[in-house]
Amino acid sequence: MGVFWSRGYHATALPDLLQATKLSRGSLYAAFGDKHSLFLLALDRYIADALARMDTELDLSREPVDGLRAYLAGYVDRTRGANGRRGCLLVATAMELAGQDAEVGRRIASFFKAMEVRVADALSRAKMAGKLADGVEPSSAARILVCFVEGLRVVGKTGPTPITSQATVDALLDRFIR
Amino acid sequence: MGVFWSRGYHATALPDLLQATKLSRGSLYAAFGDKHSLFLLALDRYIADALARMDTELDLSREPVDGLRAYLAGYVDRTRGANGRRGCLLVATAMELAGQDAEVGRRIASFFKAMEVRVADALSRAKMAGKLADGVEPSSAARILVCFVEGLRVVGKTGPTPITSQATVDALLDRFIR
DNA sequence: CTATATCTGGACCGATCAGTCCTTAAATGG
DNA sequence: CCATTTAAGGACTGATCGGTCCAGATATAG
Repeated sequence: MGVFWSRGYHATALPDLLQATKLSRGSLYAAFGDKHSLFLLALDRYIADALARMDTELDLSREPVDGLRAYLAGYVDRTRGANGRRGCLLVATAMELAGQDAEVGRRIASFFKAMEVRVADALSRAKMAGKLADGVEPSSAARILVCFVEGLRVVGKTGPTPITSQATVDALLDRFIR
Repeated sequence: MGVFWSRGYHATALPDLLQATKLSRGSLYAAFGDKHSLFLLALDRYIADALARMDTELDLSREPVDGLRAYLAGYVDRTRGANGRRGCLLVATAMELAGQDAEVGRRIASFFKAMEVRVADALSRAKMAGKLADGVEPSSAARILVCFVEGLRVVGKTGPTPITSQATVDALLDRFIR
């Protein structure tokens, strides 16, 4: 997974995968089929990890606003320095393959949907607790947050924004919570 | 430019470029040097186009809020259907190359910076006109908007979001303007 | 200890990559 | 109308791509 993550699909050559898996060509093809299948497996794992992390961050037993703060803080962290430069396998894959590879496209779309649902859920719990600013609608606010964090991963590729990104996140969240 | 735009750098092969430029191999190399130089030229043109468009959308003589609306509406339009699936050369390049190619990285970083400056300028003009909501700071709000619109291009690759994206944009802008 | 089954490593394959170079066609100057 | 210069076209190169396949090592069973 790490190799695809660092380099993207097209730029990852078989030798990279062999070195990463410590397998030989024959064994790798016996185990995974081909490069595309292996990539799909890596992508699935990345997605599963991301959703699992969200589920702990936005844990139901937790204060929803705290959960959202933790969720966003995670993105800030992943946008910092080397993590930022490595980028996000999902965003990179969305841009590189989602338009042409249907299997990949479906996975990316369903991930964004799942992410949006989780955020919307946390927001509506926050709303019920009276923590949301007036006029904030959970579902559209969730769409905003999803776009925003994915955009963070994009701009994070270039400028190692050390503390500004945290400040930006705080400024955004302040527009939504009371 | 269009070929790189549709397929990305690595996935664009010389034959694609030959067909697009209607040049032969020899002529193309004589005119542009190599694939990388040609790509840089295409990227520069894409950036120049984007900034020029922003400058008309956020025209100084215009009402700044109207300008911001036009600017965001442009992104909504570019996220729709076929445009959305084609994606954004800048975002795709940021994810594919910015981390490893210094020349590209600098261009992407300076573009995001330039974009942020323009949005911040429009926002501060709006603030002076008393059109901004309380507590909205132009510079951090500009960073938020830049991240958001780039995120729009990412999620726009998957779900052809017909009217929802416009609604999302409206919901976001409503948090910032009075 | 031998025979069989399994698995691994890497030689090998055609295709295609970016890039070069030389022949040939076109354009220009006299 | 011819000579010279310029530019274009496409055959060609070495490297590398993803993928196959077989020889040899290893493990297991009798």
